[in-house]
Amino acid sequence: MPWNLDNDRPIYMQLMERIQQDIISGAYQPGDKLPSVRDLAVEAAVNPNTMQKALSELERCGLVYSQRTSGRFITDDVSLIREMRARLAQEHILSFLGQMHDLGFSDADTLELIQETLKGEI
Amino acid sequence: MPWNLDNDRPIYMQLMERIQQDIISGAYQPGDKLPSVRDLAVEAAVNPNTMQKALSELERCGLVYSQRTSGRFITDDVSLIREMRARLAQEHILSFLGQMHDLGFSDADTLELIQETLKGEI
DNA sequence: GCATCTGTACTATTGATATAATACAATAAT
DNA sequence: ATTATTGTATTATATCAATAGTACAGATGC
Repeated sequence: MPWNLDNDRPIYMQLMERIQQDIISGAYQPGDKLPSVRDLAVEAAVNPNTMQKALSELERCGLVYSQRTSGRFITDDVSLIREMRARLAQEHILSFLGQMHDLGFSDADTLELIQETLKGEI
Repeated sequence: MPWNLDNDRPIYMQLMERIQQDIISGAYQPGDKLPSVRDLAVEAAVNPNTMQKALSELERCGLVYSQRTSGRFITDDVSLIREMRARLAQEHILSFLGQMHDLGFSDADTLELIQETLKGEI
């Protein structure tokens, strides 16, 4: 699973979002031990410092916590994860509808376009 | 109409996208004369060089063209604008569905969530 | 005990972005 | 004709992101 980083946004943010998604989608389970900073950095083909920054940021959100010498772990707060999932989904929806609106598509237009897209992908 | 720039991505890109949207949504009509680089920079509260870079990039896409001393104009190629609108819409849809999928929502889930969101906003 | 692994901290360097301050040539406006 | 406006180009500076390299303290595994 490649990390698919692009150069348009700070890499540490993309790392954050990627790990956040893995937590929220269940790829990482609550309480799971994360690979070490160094291993994650190798896996993402990124400098350890950059990965360190991403993980520190995730710690500020409460999604992971670190134990000084034994490693980093996913939070056990299941409701935090659930709420974050719902919040992110809402943010994506509103941002998406806003973008489409900026292109001149009404909400009804947008809904129709999505349905067409999904039909064509079966 | 504030330009609503954030610090998470290069400003010149955000300027590009904003102007591109104004062209595609019809706020700027084909053949319209754009304000000067300097005026646009003032309006966006941005350095003239940054605005210049954004406009140069838009020129590479063919959305605007410049006449050395009389100013910059929106392309007259209506079909180019139309195609770009459709392309951007598709890109937004696919990217959005991808993001929702990464959060663990199926296409059906996503469609349902959007409909709920729209219901709640009437 | 000793080597290894952990997170963390620090310095230095490079490249990109944004800004500031000019400058110039060609046209438009007066 | 003169002035103002246009896009464009240049140089310099400051900041941030990313990288490289190194170091240290506290556990863990043997």
